[in-house]
Amino acid sequence: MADRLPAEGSHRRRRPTKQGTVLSAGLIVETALRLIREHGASALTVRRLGAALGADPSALYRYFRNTDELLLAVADELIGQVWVGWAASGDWRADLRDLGLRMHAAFLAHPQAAVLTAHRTTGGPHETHAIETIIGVLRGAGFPDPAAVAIYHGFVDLGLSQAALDAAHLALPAEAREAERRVWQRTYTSMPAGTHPHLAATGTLLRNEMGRSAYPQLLELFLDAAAIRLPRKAG
Amino acid sequence: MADRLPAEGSHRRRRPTKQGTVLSAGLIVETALRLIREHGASALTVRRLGAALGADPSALYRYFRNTDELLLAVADELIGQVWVGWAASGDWRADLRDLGLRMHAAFLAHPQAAVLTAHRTTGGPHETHAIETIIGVLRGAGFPDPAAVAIYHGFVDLGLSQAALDAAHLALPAEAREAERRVWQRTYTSMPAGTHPHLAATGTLLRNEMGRSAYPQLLELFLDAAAIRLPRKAG
DNA sequence: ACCTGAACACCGTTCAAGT
DNA sequence: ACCTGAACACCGTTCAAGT
Repeated sequence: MADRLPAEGSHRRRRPTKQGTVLSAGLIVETALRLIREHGASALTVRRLGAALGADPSALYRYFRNTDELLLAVADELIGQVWVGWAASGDWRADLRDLGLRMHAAFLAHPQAAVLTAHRTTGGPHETHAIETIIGVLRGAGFPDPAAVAIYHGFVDLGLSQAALDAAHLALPAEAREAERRVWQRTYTSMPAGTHPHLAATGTLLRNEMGRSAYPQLLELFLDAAAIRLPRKAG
Repeated sequence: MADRLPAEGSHRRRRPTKQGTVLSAGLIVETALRLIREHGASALTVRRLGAALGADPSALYRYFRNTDELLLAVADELIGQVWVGWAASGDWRADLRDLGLRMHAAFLAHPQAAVLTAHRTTGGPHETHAIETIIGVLRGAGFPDPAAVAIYHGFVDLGLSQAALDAAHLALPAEAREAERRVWQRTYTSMPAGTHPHLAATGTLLRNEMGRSAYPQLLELFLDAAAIRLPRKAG
């Protein structure tokens, strides 16, 4: 698919842009992440990215076929950040918990990019490493292959979908996020018991509950369920 | 906030547009949903919506402050579709399973709209009804209020986040979706055992597993965990 | 070989002018 | 009172022209 685009490690000589930048796929991805982080998802436009790099916007099309291909590279880079400084402990449950929370944290550190990428399959090197390692943790723990694969699916989709949900909230413009907060703080804490008895009875509890992520609770529950599928060790 | 915009049921007389349409918030929301459904999320632009309604794009700003406010109305409408034809059975577990699957189905029926709205708190009438009903099912089953509220949170966030994840995949342009399918069908089924032993061993299992949603599995597991928190009935 | 710049076909939103 | 139309400040992408 990408065969006429320069390979990642290509040592081809590149002419600097007018402003002196020597472009590369890696530099473009880094700059894209920084742009999103500093100015929000709406800042990721080819035109602004070109300006931030000191190059004409159209020069980027020599490195990525279109914005979707650039986005997949950003996605793989985000997946890569999950693994920085991680090492397996040998305890599958601790390892999965740690990886789940790291995945969530890495995506929430770049909420705007996470929203755009959490649901993508990149096929890239970091994604490949992630699958290999997680399946390895499960097989190493003694899960039979079909169970390992089913648990892998649930684990990754739970983590990614929750990361995307929480990231989407963080990525809202301040005004919209504040408006949603007010709904939980005010609207749903003052429903008349006549028409909405259950909301009236639990509004305050809801206000506290909905202010945090459901992920830690759901992850723990998932790990409990996975543990049940682990065969007892022989001998 | 929306105090200078016409109320939903306002009987104010409205002049038809040049092309004869009498605008209303409801008609605009319906048309927006249809537009997204027929031509994808990128079709939801003020300009195209205006054209579809037979009105000047700028006329819409008399009904919605901006596109975000329109989106929240679309979100509440989607939530409303979950409840069409639903009635409580009295069995909390069957009711939650049914509602979870309906939520997922309603959002997947409008994948492009779901991606844009699944993470929003609308504060609208359908959302209010949803919270009241779900909390009611849990309290009616005998869950103490703190448990009911925690379970509500996990249930709704699991359903919405999984709906958003699956919808985001369905909402991809055909070309991108096909490319991702190929990654699971080809790339990850042919990894060399030398560098990626675990992927090499489970590639075929993964190919089958990743083609379907993790949600039914996760929902069942969640309901199991919830059941454990239900106090035994006295007497 | 690679970057540039103009061009094309779009956006959301505002506001004075029309009816 | 409500809709219109022009205007403003943007988009992604292509492609012939420059170096």
